[in-house]
Order: sequence, then structure tokens, then C-alpha cells
Amino acid sequence: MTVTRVEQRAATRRALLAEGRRRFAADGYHDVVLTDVAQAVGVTKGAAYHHFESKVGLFRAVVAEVQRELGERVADAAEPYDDPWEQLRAGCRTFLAAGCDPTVRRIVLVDAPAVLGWDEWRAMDEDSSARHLSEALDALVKAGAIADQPVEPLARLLSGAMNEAALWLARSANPQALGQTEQALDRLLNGLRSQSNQQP
Amino acid sequence: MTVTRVEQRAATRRALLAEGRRRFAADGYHDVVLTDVAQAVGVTKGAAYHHFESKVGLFRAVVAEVQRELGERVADAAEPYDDPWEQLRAGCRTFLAAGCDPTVRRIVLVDAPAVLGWDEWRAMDEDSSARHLSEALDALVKAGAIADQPVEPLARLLSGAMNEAALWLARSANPQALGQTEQALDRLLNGLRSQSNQQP
DNA sequence: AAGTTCACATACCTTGAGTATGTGAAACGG
DNA sequence: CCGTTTCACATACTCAAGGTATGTGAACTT
Repeated sequence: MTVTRVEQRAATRRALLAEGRRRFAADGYHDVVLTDVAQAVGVTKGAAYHHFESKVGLFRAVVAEVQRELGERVADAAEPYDDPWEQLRAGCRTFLAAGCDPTVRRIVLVDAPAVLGWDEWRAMDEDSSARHLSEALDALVKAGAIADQPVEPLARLLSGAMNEAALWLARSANPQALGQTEQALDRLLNGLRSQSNQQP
Repeated sequence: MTVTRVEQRAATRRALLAEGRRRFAADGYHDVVLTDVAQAVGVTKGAAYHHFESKVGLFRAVVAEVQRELGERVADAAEPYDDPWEQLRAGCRTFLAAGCDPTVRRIVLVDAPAVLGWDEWRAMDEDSSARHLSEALDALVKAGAIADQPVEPLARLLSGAMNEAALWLARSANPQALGQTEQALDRLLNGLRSQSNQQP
């Protein structure tokens, strides 16, 4: 019952990643101690440093994983629609809901910018979910559905709006809050429509 | 040339606060070492712990100070206008510009949520700048200028939008970015106007 | 079967936050 | 004016945790 090295290596790495993810989400980056993460997985700190160059390195890998999953969920939600407006709305709503997940919330939205620095965080965000937003807006501009304008500032505004709204929603006890936020977001987006194209 | 104790105490506290503010803004919370802050001011770490209960305590005091100044700037910018729409726009524009300040950026927008926790950060934000936003929106709803709706979700969306946009603007080399962001924000806000009230 | 690689374990170092206690000058009471 | 108290710090120490240097045994190679 001997195990190959590549198998073992991959298993350990996955285990460290999973345990780190759990703890980073539950306790926040600062309160997680690497030795404990390793011990919980049945290895020592040395193993963690063999797989990741540092505590930040493990965190970075976790952030990348969570971001990638988030991006996929957003993309999957938008994909079935043909109308770019509906794609945008579906993506936004999925993001709002997903951002309330404690893992996304704590790891990606709260800790990552401070731990990795805003520039790196933004680069990772762009690679995953924020890219979909820019693309959707770009499609709407090209289709003439919204006023011709630079997409980047708009994408940043909307991305930040949804990030913050998700953080807030996760803390809200009001069950209507999600629906109200979606409505408010719809109103804001509606402001972008070309004049001939307004909806009530 | 003997100095009273209250004077001395106040002077030391102010100096620690100022030096901490400089370093937190320049290096980020994690890379600032309390001993160095104290030494730069001509006292030892003991003094810092006498005035603030911890490193986080000093940081919290700095955040509160920066937040308060920011809130005042926003309020001052809005105050001269009578029209609530113009008050909102002026406040938003001032916030966008102020958020690019490295001190606000790093201390308030990047580090504070992770270091103090999102809940405390939000409470402080609400006490200073975000409150003005809610009040402005509330006035617009009551005046019938924008559709009747819960103000809180909308305020969160807009607050997050401007926070993120400010972070992005600070990193943008494009001199037109600020103007483009202001335009995009205007378009979004315009979507809130009551139907009878749309503007080009 | 001998040698090499490598996925870890072990032992150690270092930094920095936090604490416990000391001290001397201002405040205060007589 | 003098003894006492207060307090704004300084000094010396503890401890947790990130990081590093090196050892080791099992898998892989030849």
C-alpha cells in the first residue's frame, strides 16, 4: 500500500489548502497560526513551508482558489442568458449572494486587500470575477444598450458597490435586505440605459 | 520653563498619533513597529502603551482621526449648496478626491477593515462620512426627487462604489480617470431620479 | 543494489507585541 | 515649604509565532 510521491505531495498540499481556507475564513488571517494548520492536517510547519513559501504564500493560494470559484459561479449564472442585460443582472445577483458566504467575505473582501496589498488583490480580482463585469459592460456599450463611455471607471464603481453591499448583507438580520439591494442595484444600472431604452 | 503634566501628556499623545499616522499610511499596519514609532517621537514603547492600550488601540485612534477629517471635508463641500442633488454630488466628488489621499487610502480603506474588523470599521464609517450619504439620500427621498425606497441598501452600494473607485483612482495614471469616474457616478445617480425628473 | 531526490520532521533563531515594575518630577495637602 | 501621592513615562522581561537551517527516511532512478 505504498503511495507515490506525487500523490502524497498533492494530497498534503490540498489538505493544507483546505485547512487554511477553513481557518482563514473562521478566524481571519492574523489569528491563524501556521503550526496549527499543519498539525490539524497531520504534518508539521516544515511541510507548509515546503509547499508554500510563507504564511502569506498559503493565504495567497487560498485567495486565488476562492476567487476562481467565485468567478466561475458568476460566469455560470450569466451564461444561460442571451440578453446581455440579463447576463449582467444575473451575474450581479449571484455575486451579491456569493459575497455573503463567510469564506468569500472574510478571505477575499476583508483580509486579502490588506494582506496581499491592494494592487495584487485587484489583479486577482480582475482575473476572476471583475473581468466578467467589464466584459458585460463592454458588450452593452457595443450593443448600444448603454451610453458610450469608458468601461473601466464604471466597472470599478459597480464592483465596489457589490463588494460593499455583500459585506453589509452578510451582517444584516433583515430578510428583505437582499431583495432591496437587488432593487437598488437595478435602479442604478437602469440609469446607464440609453435614453430611448429606459424601463420603469 | 516647567511644563504641566496635562500639557506634556497631550503633547506626547498628539506626537504618537501623528507619527503613527505617517507610518501607518506609508508602510501599512503590519509593517509598523510600535517601538520605532515611540522612538521617533522621543519616548519609549512604554509611553505608547500608557496612552493607548495596544498597537491596535493606536491604530484605532488614527483611523478615527482620519475618518473624522474626511467626514468634515465631505460635509463642508456639500454645505454651501441648497439643492440636495447638488449637495449629494459635491459630497461624492469630494469623497472621490479625498479617498485618493494615501493616508485615507491605506489606513481607512485598506487596512482598517482587516485590522479592526468590518463591523467596527463600518460603525466608524457610519459615524463620519457614510452618515452624510444616508442623510442626503434620505432628503432626496423625502423631497420626492428619487423613488421612494429603503435608503440603507442604496447608501451601502454607493458608499462601496466610491470607496473602490477612490482606491482605483489613486493607482490610475490616466489624468482623465477622475472626470470619467465622476461622469459614470452621475449616470448611476441619475438612474435614481423619479421618472418626471430625468436629466440628459 | 547503490546512489539520488525529495517530502517532509526537528531544532533553532529572531522579531515584535505585550507586561510588570521601577522612577523622578509634577501635583497636592497640610 | 515640606512630606506625600500621583502619574507619565522608562527599563527589563516574557512569550508567541514566523521564518530558517539542517537532518532523515522512504520513494525514485540507474
